[in-house]
Amino acid sequence: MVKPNMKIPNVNKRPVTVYDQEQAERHACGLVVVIDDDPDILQALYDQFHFEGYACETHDGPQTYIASLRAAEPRYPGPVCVLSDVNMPRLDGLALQAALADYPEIVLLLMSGSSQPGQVVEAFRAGVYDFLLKPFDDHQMLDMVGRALSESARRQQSTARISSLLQRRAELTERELEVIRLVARGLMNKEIAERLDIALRTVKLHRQRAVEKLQIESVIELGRLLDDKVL
Amino acid sequence: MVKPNMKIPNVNKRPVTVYDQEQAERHACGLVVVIDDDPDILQALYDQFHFEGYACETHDGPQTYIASLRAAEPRYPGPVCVLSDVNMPRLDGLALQAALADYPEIVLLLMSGSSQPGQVVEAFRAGVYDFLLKPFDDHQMLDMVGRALSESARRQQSTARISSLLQRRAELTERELEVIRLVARGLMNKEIAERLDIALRTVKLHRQRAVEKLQIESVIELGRLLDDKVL
DNA sequence: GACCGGCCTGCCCCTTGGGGCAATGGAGTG
DNA sequence: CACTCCATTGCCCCAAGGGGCAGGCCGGTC
Repeated sequence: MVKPNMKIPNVNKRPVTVYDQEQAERHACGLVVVIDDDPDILQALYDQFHFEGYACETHDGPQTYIASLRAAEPRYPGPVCVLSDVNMPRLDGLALQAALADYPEIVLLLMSGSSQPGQVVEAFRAGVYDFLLKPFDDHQMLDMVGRALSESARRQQSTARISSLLQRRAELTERELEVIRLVARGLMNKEIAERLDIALRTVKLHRQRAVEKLQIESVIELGRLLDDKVL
Repeated sequence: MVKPNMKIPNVNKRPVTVYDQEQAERHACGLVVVIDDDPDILQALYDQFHFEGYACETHDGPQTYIASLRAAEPRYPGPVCVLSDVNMPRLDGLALQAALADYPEIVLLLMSGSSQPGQVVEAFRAGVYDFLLKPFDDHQMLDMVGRALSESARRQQSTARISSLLQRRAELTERELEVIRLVARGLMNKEIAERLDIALRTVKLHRQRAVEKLQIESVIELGRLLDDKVL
């Protein structure tokens, strides 16, 4: 369970061990939530993740975790993945998956000892990141958690960017939005003026306001905004 | 097996039955390749797909299909999906999946009667589009095939677009590429001139040539090219 | 009624982008 | 050597983008 070539340069409150460039990203600040009804497994996994430098949280069932998610106001700031057993009394992994749909930045990993193929298929269809079949070896599991956390980080960045853009877009006037959309589609000011039946100067005005509200400096970013459904 | 509310307005050589706007897209010209070692299943599926208006091709094992893929010079022009059993003698579905990696526009659906969870997980990791567990009902299967074919169409369009762009990009001079990349990153001509230490007029020239070779009319498309790794 | 924010416009000026014309120079090729 | 392709540049002109300044119109609010 313990990596042989481990070096821990610094141990803080949220220790981050960087012993390999290849795995540096994996260790950069992440939370692993483990859910299993077997206390021994829970403890073992907790120790392992803690040792690896991740933050770790354990639950004996999906309910308590989901409840804590809904209660916690300031969520964990870094990337998060959930590693949960599928077969548990009361609420199973698939239901957990449904509950996590509200938190797109949380990446789900399911694990199972004796799983029906149907469960696996359903899990993948519902977008599970990966599925661990017991028994699995530590290396495989850690690798998977690492990838899940960087996926979570990607999603966080993406949603943060989008929400920031949406927020700025909200400041736009109806007219400004209308104009800037046409700009984003590649029309010239003159064409926009004709299409909206307003003066060229007006188009320039709205465009100028929109661009400064959106904090854009190049037309090229406008195309991206359009692609990202922000406009 | 036969849809009850089926109406067939026209039957040509490649019959396309459109009986519902919602499913019109599904029927628009697609090939379903069925692979199974059970001749009865093969026949039944063939009949069904043929009746549904799809082109259909059957193989009793992956080998013959892969061979025909490599041999056939002019590939089937429309969207293609492969519906294959997983457990077959000699070559199994997972090996087929690996072989299909060379044909990214071909969407793979696997089906299985008695599948190990491990197989399912591996298949999804390797990017299988979906997995059908026998016994399945026709409706589910047809729906899945429909989605697989539109996915295939999407991929075809995407790769066609990219390859067309790459082809046009190949006509660019080294210098033109260099300039247009900076343009795509939002730099002004003047800045580019300074950075490359050439005259403004030269930048304009290269830019002009590049844009006409790439058949671009708006700067915005340049951003997309950059995002698509074409530049 | 005063005030404000959003929309609309004209005038004017400067900066950029686009592009024709002409010309130079180097490298590679028949 | 002649020819072609590519890179480079200067001069000049026009069109489009950016933006300051000033003013008009309108609906809602204090």
